[in-house]
Amino acid sequence: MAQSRRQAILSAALACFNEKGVAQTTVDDIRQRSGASTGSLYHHFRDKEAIAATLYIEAMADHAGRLIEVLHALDPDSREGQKAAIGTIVKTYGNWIEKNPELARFVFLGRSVVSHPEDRERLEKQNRSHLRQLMAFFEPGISQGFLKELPLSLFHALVIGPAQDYARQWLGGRTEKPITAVLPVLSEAAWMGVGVLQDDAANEGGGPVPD
Amino acid sequence: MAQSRRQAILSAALACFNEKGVAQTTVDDIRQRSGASTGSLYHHFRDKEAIAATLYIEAMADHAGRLIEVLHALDPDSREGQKAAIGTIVKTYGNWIEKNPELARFVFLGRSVVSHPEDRERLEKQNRSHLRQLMAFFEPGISQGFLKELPLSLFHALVIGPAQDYARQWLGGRTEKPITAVLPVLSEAAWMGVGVLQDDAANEGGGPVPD
Amino acid sequence: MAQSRRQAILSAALACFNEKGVAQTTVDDIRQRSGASTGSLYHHFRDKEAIAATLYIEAMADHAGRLIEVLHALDPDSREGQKAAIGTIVKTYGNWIEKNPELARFVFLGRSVVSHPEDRERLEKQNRSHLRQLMAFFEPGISQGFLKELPLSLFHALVIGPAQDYARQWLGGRTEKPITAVLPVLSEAAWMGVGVLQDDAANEGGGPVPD
Amino acid sequence: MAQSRRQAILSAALACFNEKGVAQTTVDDIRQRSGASTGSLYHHFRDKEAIAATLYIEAMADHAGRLIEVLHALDPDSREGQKAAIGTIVKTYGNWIEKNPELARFVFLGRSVVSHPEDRERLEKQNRSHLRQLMAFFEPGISQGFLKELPLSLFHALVIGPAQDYARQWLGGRTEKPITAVLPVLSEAAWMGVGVLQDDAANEGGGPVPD
DNA sequence: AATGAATGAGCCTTCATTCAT
DNA sequence: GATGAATGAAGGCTCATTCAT
Repeated sequence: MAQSRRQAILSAALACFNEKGVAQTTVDDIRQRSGASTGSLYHHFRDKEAIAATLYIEAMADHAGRLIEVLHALDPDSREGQKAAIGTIVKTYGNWIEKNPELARFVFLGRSVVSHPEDRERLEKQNRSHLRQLMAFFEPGISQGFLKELPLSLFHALVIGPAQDYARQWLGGRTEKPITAVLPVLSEAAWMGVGVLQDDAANEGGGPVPD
Repeated sequence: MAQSRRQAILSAALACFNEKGVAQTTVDDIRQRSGASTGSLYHHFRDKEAIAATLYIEAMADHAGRLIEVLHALDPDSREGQKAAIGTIVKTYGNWIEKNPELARFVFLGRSVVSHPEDRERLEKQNRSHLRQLMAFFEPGISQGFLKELPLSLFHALVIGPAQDYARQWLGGRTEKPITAVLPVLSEAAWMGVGVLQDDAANEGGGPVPD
Repeated sequence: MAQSRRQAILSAALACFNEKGVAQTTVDDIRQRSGASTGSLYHHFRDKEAIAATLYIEAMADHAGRLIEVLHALDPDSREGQKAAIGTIVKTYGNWIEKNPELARFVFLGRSVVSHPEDRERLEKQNRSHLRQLMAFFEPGISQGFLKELPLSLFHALVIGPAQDYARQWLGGRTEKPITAVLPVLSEAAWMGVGVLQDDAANEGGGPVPD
Repeated sequence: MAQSRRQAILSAALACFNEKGVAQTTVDDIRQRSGASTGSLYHHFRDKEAIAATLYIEAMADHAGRLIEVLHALDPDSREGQKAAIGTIVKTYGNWIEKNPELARFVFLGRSVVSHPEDRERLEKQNRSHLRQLMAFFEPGISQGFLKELPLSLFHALVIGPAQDYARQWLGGRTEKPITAVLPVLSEAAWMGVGVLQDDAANEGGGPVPD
């Protein structure tokens, strides 16, 4: 039952953090909401910040794991595979957020919740590993001329930027239309941003993006 | 000199907020850095949150004002004017951030710093006003078929999304190339996302985006 | 093996107490250092204080036992026996400390670690018993004029005081020369303080001490 | 009034520390007894430990100051001056304790209350200064043969040891006779321990100490 | 005898805010 | 407008102890 107790703490903390912010959430808030005792809370987590860091790191890992998993089904050596991969990034991102809105909202509060060296280390290691796998997939696409050769940061901005902004709006209640409803548009925009269009590019513009 | 004291407080607070986060910044931090006394601080601002709200609202107003100002030079009734306006939004955004990195960093911490009803009211009124002016500019573009007819949130995501993501990376030190260096790409992507391409779209792809 | 576990706890506690002080030592410190589990710790001792009290009482008993044992070899009815006894007190004291520095250091932390009524009772009974035996030895010395007739507290101060002070300094690292090296001087001083000198002793004993 | 507030805190803390021990005294105990607010308490002192350190250091300074002051009236170059100085050390010590029993009791709790680097530094500097002045006084006594040439630690033990032990007993309620009543005996013992006796001093100084 | 997760009372400290000058 | 000492509510965290296994 230790695991469920730990989960209860994480869930309670997530709800509190999203309601009041990490700093404004007291350990007592989490304690009451989770039903755990103060001592139990500190038995499972180093301190309040460690709970936030755990939520952040596990959320990132969950999303990244999902993405890598889906990418495995695609062929990195074909134009179609590369284009599908770009779409997959956007869609996996959007789907994950729509399925985990609370976690997504929390992640958008900022990575500054991970400030303890130990946690930072873990997060960065995880990020590096994830990034390495992504880059391994797209390298063939670049060398074969399917993708523009762009700085990583710009590539990221063009692919994820629109979806991220939309997600922020949706999570903030500033739009009602779910992300999934706009994923085709966001995916297409991502491809337009980073893909190298073929000769008769006209075909591309309206081309379907495989889901 | 009261004004300069007020400014000193705002500057000190901005630096502190960016270094440690709003919640982690104590009034005493601001007091020490600004050189003001506790009493003086409370003479100029209602409380700590009011300082943050002031920074946020004034930053937003400054950026929005700049944007509206530049848009005034463009013709809302021509394709070129509409395209230039999209580019202008992106560029004004990027330029403002590069010129006001501290303020931008702070704004990215989140609008949740504005929670006092009085401040919220002021911010929302300001936002509505800004939005109204922007929409007034783009309505002709939509009705004349220069721009896709998109939900506002999606329009926002496609135009600002990439630039915002890039800016976050730049402010976070995750890329060294300044935003201004990638503005042409970001502008073009924005236009590809929301503009209606002409028949021979091929011309568009590499077409110059007026600065 | 229960006994060794008990000993392990006592040793670990002694080390912790000397390093951080009794109050600053947590039960967890002792648990970790001893390798015992929390439960086991509470199986062997009533509480943390009982561990400290046990160490204190057993240390006192060990020293007192040694002293009584050595005194048994001396003749209480001769001047030589009395003088040797005074020296023996000082030397047994010094030797014990040099052989049990950790225990000695702990005892010097103060008898206030024994505050539980049950422990206090045990300690006082033990002390009374010890004192009774000592006094039985020295009574003949006083009545036969070998020793000055002094209040017990003053007698104690003159005999043990110098050695105790030297021991504190040595245990505190404030002197390197071992106690055993200065025991002759300390013993002689003790005898000068409490013994009645022969011959022209009159000049010495009652000499005026300028104020 | 700031000074009296500070004094009130010190007095209250002293009483609490002696009643329950430093570790067992809560900040709230001191707050209630002193009448200060929590904030005021932390305005005047870094933390609870700083209060204890202040008491300790100021007590030591007070006693040392008194001693140095009295020594100034003596002649370091005569036998009488040296002998009087030894007596003065013992008597100043005893008088100070009898006049400041609470402070003395507290100091006997141990110097471990001074553990913060900043405080330690201050204490050690003060101790060094005090020691230097004392040694300056006794150097002539040693070089002119009025005092035995002893290691400093042994000198200290012989002079202060008996008085310290007596003081501990008196403060602990284990003897009723005030220290001042036994100061002549203690002073004489100190002189017997460290002074070089005249006349047939040869017999005394190098006399064998039976083991 | 041993284990170690769970408990929860309590403490130290911080910090936003007030107010007399 | 400015000052900074004083206030005290509130929160994060520790740690002795219990108890079911």
